[in-house]
Amino acid sequence: MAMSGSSASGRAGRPISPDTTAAILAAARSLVVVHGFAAVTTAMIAAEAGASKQALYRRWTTKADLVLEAFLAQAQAEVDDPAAAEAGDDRLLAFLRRTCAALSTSGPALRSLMAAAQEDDAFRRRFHERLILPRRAALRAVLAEERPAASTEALDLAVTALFGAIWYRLLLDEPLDDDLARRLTALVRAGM
Amino acid sequence: MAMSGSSASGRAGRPISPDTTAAILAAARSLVVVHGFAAVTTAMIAAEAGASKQALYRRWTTKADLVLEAFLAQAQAEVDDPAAAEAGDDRLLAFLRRTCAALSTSGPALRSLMAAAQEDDAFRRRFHERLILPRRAALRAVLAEERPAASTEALDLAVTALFGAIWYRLLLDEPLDDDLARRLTALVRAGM
Amino acid sequence: MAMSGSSASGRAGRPISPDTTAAILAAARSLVVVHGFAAVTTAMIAAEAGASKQALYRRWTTKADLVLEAFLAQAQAEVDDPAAAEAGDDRLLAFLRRTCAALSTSGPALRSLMAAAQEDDAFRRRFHERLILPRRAALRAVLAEERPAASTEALDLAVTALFGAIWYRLLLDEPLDDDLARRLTALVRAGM
Amino acid sequence: MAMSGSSASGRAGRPISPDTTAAILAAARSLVVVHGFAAVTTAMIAAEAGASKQALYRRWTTKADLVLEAFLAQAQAEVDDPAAAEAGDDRLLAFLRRTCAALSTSGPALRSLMAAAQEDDAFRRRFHERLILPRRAALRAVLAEERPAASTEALDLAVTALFGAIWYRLLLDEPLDDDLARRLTALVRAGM
DNA sequence: GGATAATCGAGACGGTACGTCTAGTCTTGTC
DNA sequence: GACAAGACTAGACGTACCGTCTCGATTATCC
Repeated sequence: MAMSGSSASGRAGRPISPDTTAAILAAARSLVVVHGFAAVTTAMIAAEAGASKQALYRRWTTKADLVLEAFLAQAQAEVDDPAAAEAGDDRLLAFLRRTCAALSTSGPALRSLMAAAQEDDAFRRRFHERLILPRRAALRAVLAEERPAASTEALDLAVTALFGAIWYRLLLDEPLDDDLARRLTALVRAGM
Repeated sequence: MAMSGSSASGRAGRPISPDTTAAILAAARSLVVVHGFAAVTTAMIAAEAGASKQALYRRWTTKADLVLEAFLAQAQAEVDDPAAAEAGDDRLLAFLRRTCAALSTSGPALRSLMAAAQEDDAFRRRFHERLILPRRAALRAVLAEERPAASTEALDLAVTALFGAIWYRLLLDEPLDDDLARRLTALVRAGM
Repeated sequence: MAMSGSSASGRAGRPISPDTTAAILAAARSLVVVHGFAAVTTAMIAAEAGASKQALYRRWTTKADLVLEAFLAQAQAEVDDPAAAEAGDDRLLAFLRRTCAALSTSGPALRSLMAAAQEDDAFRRRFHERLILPRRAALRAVLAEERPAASTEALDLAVTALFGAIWYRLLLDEPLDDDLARRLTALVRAGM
Repeated sequence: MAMSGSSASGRAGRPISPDTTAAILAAARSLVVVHGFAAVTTAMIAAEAGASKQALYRRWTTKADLVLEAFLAQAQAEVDDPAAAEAGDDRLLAFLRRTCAALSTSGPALRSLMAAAQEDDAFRRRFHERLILPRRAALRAVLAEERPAASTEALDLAVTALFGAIWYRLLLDEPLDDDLARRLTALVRAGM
């Protein structure tokens, strides 16, 4: 074992407390789920987390940035279910169904984040990079498995059509049910 | 002849001035195009129009409501081009192309309106009714002409996939070019 | 009478409400008397007055500026007692006694204002002009009546010694009793 | 050098470093002279001294307390000049002149400390004990030498009038020149 | 034409969130 | 246990802007 002293961080001073970070994220999550993004203030999050506002702004640049991270892990975990890799299943359909199901809880928060992304370029880039692109890659992988011969462009177009339709209905408060997932699957499969 | 003046209204008092209405709409349009929705305040719109804030709120319930109307006519006119009904054309493709083209100017404003719809239920309903549904009906008509035998559900699904993909790319600041229009057209045609 | 139209004010728009002004001043006065200057926040004053913080900042540039005005009228009235002009009295002694007596209530606030004047040049000038100079003029008048032959410099020096001593004891939390007033009177009279 | 244990103190652990203490005091002095008390933060002092904030608060209870000590020695030394004890001089006048002269550099800091004393009782007591009382005793000694027969009350009153006038002018940003010192001397001598 | 009523521009109003700032404390790892 | 570094809580600050209300003036209909 090398590395005499000096842990990973290397930086001097009191390190950022993971407990505080976790408490803030949990507070943000629960408050936004209950009251909605716009009704939750940074002061409320800080109070609920037993933290100061400064602790928030030391970690994230803006309220939207914080809430994005608060919902990231959750959003991913609910869709990329490990148990979903069962052979023989219709993996594409299952993916879309889980996506729609996950949106019943985190949907309102994601709508607000998409809204925030419209007025703040810096946040839009983070939102794109940390939420949109990973989700897109996950769906692409499912599609690529199903259609090994499909071109890059064809896969991208299918992803755009599928997520586009889902976001469109989410943002317009129209139902995201299993039927939609089934029909979208059929449409895209036929179109590829 | 009696009935000295008395136009249709019948109400006493000074009537709403159409000039003021037009000035407000024009001011809102130009300011939002230049600075973006969030950076424009109701006070700025009033000042630019030479009007008072009260004049705005006498006509519309919220800033979003006003900006919605400011962009409605423009949005429709640019897409539903009368000269577009030339026989023999690929009308679906032309419709999508004009839609994408129109979004290069009014796109930012529409993004902001979609954002506003996420935090305000009352506005979301107006937005749905006055912008989303008419556009949807227009696209549906084009599709129905092309596929007279298609079922209602099939048409709706195609509309959702097409507008969904376009909104998705618009909201994420990804390019809306002719190529996208062509590929989407192909995908949906194959999938119906 | 001339004056075609246009009443006195001339300015358009809703005028500043004297009621709101009065409510803010009263709230500031009572809160500062009870809790002390430092413990009172602008938000507390606004809430107590049933006003918004913006209403405060529209009228005064800073918390100290507001509290200064809140204590001005009171400070003057308590000292420049109309009944004090009784002939035959020792007017100088009476003036100093009333000054000391008035400081038992408004003293803490004035100490805080003097403190605020140390860190804010703009406020120091206002404090000087609106509180210090008027008080100085009042004391000077009393002295001038007693010593009609005294030179300007002699009067100014006496005023400085008298108010200097009183402020010095006030700021250091030392008692301001009748005895002090009597002794100061004697010292200055002998010294002129 | 050996000397395992420590010298006199007896306490275990690393002793407080006098170098750090001196560096902090010097940093506080120079920063406050340049930027003023309010504009200097504890973090700035620590950084300038190459110390940590904890090193400050290990030695003094508050920022004001630290700055008080930073200016104490200087303030005393400048006034209680050993060379001033020359016989035959007007010692009272010389004392007041040196006092006024010293305030041209340390005056702003002392004003801020007097201000801090208004909002913090604990500090006001320290300020009184460590700065005000010693100065008062020094002036009293000069007066007592001049007037051996004067009563305690008379001496105290003269001190109050002299320092009162000086502080009054200092706090109100009015000039503290030799002329003032001369006139005050005359006033008090005549009044005793 | 005189009374009534609603509009007009201007701008103050209450309410409320934001992000910043600082004081003084606590927690690291090092010496 | 002091040290430098820096995260921590607590909470005030001043700004911003929404949608409403008030003011005096104007412009219409109704009688």
